[in-house]
Amino acid sequence: MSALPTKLSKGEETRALILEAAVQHAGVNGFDALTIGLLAEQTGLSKSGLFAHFGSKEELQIATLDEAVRRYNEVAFIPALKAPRGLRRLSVVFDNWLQWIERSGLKACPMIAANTEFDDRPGAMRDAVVQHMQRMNHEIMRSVQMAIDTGEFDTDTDPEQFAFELFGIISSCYRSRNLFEDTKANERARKAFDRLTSSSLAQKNSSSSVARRAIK
Amino acid sequence: MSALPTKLSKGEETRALILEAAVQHAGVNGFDALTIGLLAEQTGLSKSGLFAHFGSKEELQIATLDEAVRRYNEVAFIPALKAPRGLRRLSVVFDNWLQWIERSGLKACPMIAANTEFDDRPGAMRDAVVQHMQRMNHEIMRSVQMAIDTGEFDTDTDPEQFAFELFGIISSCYRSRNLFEDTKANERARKAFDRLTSSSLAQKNSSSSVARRAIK
DNA sequence: ACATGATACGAACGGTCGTACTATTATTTG
DNA sequence: CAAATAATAGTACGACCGTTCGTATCATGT
Repeated sequence: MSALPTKLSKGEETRALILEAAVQHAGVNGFDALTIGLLAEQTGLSKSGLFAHFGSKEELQIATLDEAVRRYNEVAFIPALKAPRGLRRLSVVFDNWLQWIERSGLKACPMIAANTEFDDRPGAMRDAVVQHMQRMNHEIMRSVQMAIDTGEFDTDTDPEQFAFELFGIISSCYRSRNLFEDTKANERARKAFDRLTSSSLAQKNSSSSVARRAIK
Repeated sequence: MSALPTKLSKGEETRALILEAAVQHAGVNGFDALTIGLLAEQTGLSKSGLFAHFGSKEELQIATLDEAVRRYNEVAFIPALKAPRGLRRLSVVFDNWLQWIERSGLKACPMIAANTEFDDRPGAMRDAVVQHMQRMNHEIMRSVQMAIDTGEFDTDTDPEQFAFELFGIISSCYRSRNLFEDTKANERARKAFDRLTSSSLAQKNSSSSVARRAIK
């Protein structure tokens, strides 16, 4: 099932151990709070020993972000590609996206954290965030385009607008869950998704209830 | 025009000066990066002199958040109350919300920053964030309810669901503007808003173009 | 004009930060 | 198994952190 069963060297092994703790910590406390000393303490390494794996704090931050994205792709996006192209796959992409935090045992999403933390601060970290988010955005747009190609979505559907709104739903869901502690957040997100898709469906005269049935 | 033309004491004056710099800085770099030393340097005060105004860093953070919210209400929300209740006011609330950053001369929204920064970290600051955001959420819901009461929105419209999606649109707009540097972000947000409202309008058979005309 | 409280300063505290070095282990390789 | 290489520890550094304290200066009301 795994991609490459290559045996890890000692260095790669501890590096993975560090990034495990780093991804956890970055999600909750942000990437600035990703301090060498704390991370060293948590992993049982010395500060300098841990530091040697990255060479700078910035590299550590970028590596942590990369690892978070890698995990997202592993547990959420790539599995969704098994679903047939079109609305079906888009729906699975969305669902997996909503659930990937709990699935990967995280408490908060590092990508969301990185998003607001670096969106106004030039630097290598910001560049990395932008690149990752644009890639994600592009993948969403691709999925939407496929739903147009299958004829499920209207031909005048704007994939970029769709992705824009989809990101919004996800953001709001995270806020509702974490800040408002709303247990119905996922439900609301799903409802918003249904409304979004139903308004993009071909044959505009269909009612929203029909649209909802078409998805599940 | 101003609420209270009370003359400020010296202390209140410098406190306002500090919070001006603090709100700016918190929006861009976050509330953790709101360090005493840096802020003292920017305002021309000594560290201890500045510190005396708040008594602790946490109090400074909370005061900064309060100030940000106060400004938002001042330049965005309260002016929107001049619009007639219902869809009209809701639309203005939304527009003012989108534009309040530029209107108040900020580079980034401190509330959004506080949002993701403290949504997973218990403490007084998180409590303050939750309280403010819930208040905002409540106000949005009230505005939606008014649009129901005027008969513009369908009676089965869920104000909480509406607010949920509205927050999402705003979030996505900020991301598009700051991260993707999308100049059409506001336009996209407006389009999303129109779609959201049109799906809540009474007499469900109206087309979306009719709905769009109904707002502006 | 003076007393008094508010406001600000300067120095210092113990900590932690990121990073640079060197030395010492552990692991891999021939 | 030895040599070569990788991985980790140790120590130290200057900078900045939030906070405290004693003191000076200023603003304000009488």
